[in-house]
Amino acid sequence: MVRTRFAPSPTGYMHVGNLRTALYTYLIARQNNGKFILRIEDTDQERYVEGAVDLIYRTMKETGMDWDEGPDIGGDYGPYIQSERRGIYLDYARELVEKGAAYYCFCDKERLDELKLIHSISKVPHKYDGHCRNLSKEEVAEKLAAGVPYVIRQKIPTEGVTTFTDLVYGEISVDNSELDDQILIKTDGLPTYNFANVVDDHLMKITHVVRGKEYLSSTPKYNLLYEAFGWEIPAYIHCAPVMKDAHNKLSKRNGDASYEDLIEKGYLKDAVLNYIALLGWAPKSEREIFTLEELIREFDISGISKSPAIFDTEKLAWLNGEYIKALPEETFMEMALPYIRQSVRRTDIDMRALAALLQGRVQVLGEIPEMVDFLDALPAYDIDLYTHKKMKTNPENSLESLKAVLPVLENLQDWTQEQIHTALFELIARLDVKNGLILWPLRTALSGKQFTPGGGVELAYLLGKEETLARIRQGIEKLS
RNA sequence: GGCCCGAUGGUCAAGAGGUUAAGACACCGCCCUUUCACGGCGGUAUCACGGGUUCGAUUCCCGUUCGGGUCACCA
Repeated sequence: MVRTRFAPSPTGYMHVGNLRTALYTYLIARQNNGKFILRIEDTDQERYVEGAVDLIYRTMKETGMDWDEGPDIGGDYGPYIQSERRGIYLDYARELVEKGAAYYCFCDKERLDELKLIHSISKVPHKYDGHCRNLSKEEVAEKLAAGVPYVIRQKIPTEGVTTFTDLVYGEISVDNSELDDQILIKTDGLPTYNFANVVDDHLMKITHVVRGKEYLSSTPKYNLLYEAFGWEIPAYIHCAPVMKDAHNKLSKRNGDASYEDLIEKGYLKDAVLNYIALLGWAPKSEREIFTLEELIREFDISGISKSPAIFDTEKLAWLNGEYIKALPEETFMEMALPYIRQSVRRTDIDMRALAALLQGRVQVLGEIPEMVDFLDALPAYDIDLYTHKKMKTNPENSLESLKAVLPVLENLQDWTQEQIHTALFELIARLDVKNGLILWPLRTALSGKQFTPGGGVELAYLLGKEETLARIRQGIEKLS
């Protein structure tokens, strides 16, 4: 039975890299009919952020990554919040001491700092010097009885090589002499992440550990722990980071977009998830658009990339546009409405027609207010806008066109798109000119913009007869 | 600095000892068109460098360079 876990620290927000790790972890569990577990790693009280746990729940639920065991729903291997497990680690650490794979260390902070200083001055890699490594049982008992503060350290073999296999990076070997006697239990009696992680993963029967590549170099130490306990080592899947550019990781600290930020900007959750899946993983086929269900089927660990991937907003935007186009009209209208309202106060506009125009050309919902603001009020514009080489228009012939259009529209009874279209094309036929010569100036006069969500006919319809005529008159005045 | 990992177009990336080195985004051009967009068609552009191994390496090996990670009583 495959069991995977997503184990975030509640330190604030869901950044994109985190979300991707969660996704891959989720996918691996689901495609193997395994279990997906959510565990909160809050052993560091210093960094705990209020509300962060809720944010994790909310994001996971919103994106559809449901978990089978977790703090809120329980499970057979709880508790699922590390701070609630505080009682269990010390015994395991003592077991390791018994087995000779760990030891009590009574070195105080001063001595350690001094050691670190010496190492840094002499440019030697910093490692604990093993001062307490070989204390006798009696010495240890004495200090313990005297209440001297202590930590428990892992006793790394002085010789040999530790080798393990990562499903992404392959076989990796490290000399044990490179490894530090890391602290397992802190002075406060709580485990370090390094220790809690190993114990919890084992107790929760985790079979596949998916995590960031930054843990790759501490993995040998974990494996030594597993071996000392006689526990089975899980499969490892280390993921290269998501980057902002060639040198910097994507992070909130740099002001980079988090999941919530992207949603707020008007990206669809499915599109974000889909894009993130593609960042650092390549499907077998050439398809790129997948629902979560489809990702479960298509995902394959062998497609995970070894090198970091730069987050590309342009491609996300494109993908988002594809998702928007695929939306049912009704759904899109509901989504678009709040954005339209941000800049359009008028209530007499045919929102259905407007939404239909928008759906085909919006990539990110956040673009909408700026696209439609002209409906409320004609922006100030330069008459250069009337010049278009392909349409062969210029301010002079535009003036003529608008003058010709005005009476035609004034006499129009039914203000429907069909009627407007018919009337204008009759005019075009009567004058024997190119469509653009009439329609380009019209669109410009109606919008004052270079780009609009529709052509002259659509805009006239949306604006209504009165406003349309008023804007044409304004255009005529401006060009005269 | 020690150790670990990585390197295919601007970006995401497939690929394999012999290929015209896929595809997508972006970019450019053309077509369509009532602008932009959409759609259709086409195009520019990539194997970091140097040595090997081999009949043949972008692919395998070794170095170099560059990049990333790690070296906490943080996770």
